[in-house]
Amino acid sequence: MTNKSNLNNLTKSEEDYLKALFQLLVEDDSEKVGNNLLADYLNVSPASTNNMVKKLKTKNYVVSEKYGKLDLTEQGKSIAVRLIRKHRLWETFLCKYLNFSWDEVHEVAEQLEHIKSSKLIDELDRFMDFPEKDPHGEIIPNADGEYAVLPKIMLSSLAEGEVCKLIAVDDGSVNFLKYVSEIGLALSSEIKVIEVREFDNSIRIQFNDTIETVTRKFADNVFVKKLV
Amino acid sequence: MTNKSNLNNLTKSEEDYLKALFQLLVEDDSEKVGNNLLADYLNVSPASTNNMVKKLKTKNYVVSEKYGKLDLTEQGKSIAVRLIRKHRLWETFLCKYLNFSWDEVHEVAEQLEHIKSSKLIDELDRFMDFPEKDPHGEIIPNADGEYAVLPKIMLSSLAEGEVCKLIAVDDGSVNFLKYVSEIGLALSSEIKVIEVREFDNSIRIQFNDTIETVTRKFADNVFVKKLV
DNA sequence: TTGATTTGTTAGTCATGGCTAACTTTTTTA
DNA sequence: TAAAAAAGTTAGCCATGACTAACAAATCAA
Ligand SMILES: [Mn+2]
Ligand SMILES: [Mn+2]
Ligand SMILES: [Mn+2]
Ligand SMILES: [Mn+2]
Repeated sequence: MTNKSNLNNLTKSEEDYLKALFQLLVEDDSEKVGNNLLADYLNVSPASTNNMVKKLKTKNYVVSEKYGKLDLTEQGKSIAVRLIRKHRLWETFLCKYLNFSWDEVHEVAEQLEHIKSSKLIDELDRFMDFPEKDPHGEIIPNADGEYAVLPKIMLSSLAEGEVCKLIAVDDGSVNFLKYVSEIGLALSSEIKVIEVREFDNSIRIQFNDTIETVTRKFADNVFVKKLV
Repeated sequence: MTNKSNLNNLTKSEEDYLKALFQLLVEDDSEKVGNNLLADYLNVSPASTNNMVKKLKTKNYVVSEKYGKLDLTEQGKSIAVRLIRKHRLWETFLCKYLNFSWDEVHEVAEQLEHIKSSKLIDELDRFMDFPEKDPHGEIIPNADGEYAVLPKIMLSSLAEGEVCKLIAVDDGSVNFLKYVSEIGLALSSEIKVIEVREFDNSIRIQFNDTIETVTRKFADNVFVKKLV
């Protein structure tokens, strides 16, 4: 049981690939994740991905057959979850203590998540009194590496007349997040779907006495829980 | 006045070299800093240093003549001071809020100092209410890049009978810092030099009703202000 | 089922930042 | 002042992680 995985000798790049693969596999639960999808997600060429995947396979973080789909080993998942834990804890810290808005935190957390010190992250967790969710509503994995996916559906999946609560947003785009705040939405907002327009998939929603029309693309990035 | 130096495109390595050069020039105020001294300080080969210095010269951070000594431009100094500010603010944060001891902070701060976000560091500064000194007693440069050297002398420079106050310690060695704490010394400790032994340069010191013998090497890393 | 398209792989190149070994210049010292 | 030593430089190599271009395999669609 000489668990050397604690020494964590991974480079920033290796970490980024593992986290991306995890996010595609588990969070977006794409049935099959191939080389090119991963390349796309990371904005690198398929050749770069192929190369890195080869390395991660010899290091036992990734498994796949030639020309086959990619999967993570338990070791690979564990690394990814730790990165997500760090990322979300830092985002929470930046918002709650350093006056960052939710659209500003992701970029900086992308850097901070690669800092190597388990004491740092566990103490940060303790300092904030073990927060459960990050500023975008996502669940923060705990120190034991337990990972839970928030049960959520896209706002775009609702039918006319349905009522829901905003529980999370995709944190990838600064512009999207600014947009969400600007129209007055936030975590916990109650939203009613007034109308679903078939023509362009836009939907009309009501919240806090406001009525807004949003696009399908927008609604795909807003995650909700149905009410009643 | 299109100040592009704010964009700060420097790599971690480039930053490390600039900070090291600044520390040799200004903090240790070595009269002349050459290629090999810098290489030694950074634990890299003279060839690597030569290479990097060449690059930093074309980028206008460093000046030197062929076979001559190295110096920083104003731009180079400014980068270095910002790194030192970040380093010391993070060390302070780790000590004051995250239960790190003063021997644990340096290594993590070496990583954190390279995080690129001026908002992050200025907000961290504000959050801690603009601390003036880091856990090792050194002055933290302010947001305007003003850098001040703490007026300090080495404990080893004192004569028998002299009394002083410990105001700073070298933060480079974990073992040294642990040693300092273990024998009961800390910032602000009052120390009296009881005896200076010519044979091996060891000195006998008294503080808090304790008497200890310390080596010259130890006393070189303890910085004090003479009292009375 | 076969041809087109998509997906994955390989080869070869580049930039960065390390290294060693060999060389040149400068400085020291005898 | 001339060796010797030290300091600085150069050439050539390596690993990492990007890239493009060319090719092979798998999948989709007619
Ligand atoms: Mn994020
Ligand atoms: Mn998030
Ligand atoms: Mn330090
Ligand atoms: Mn550093």
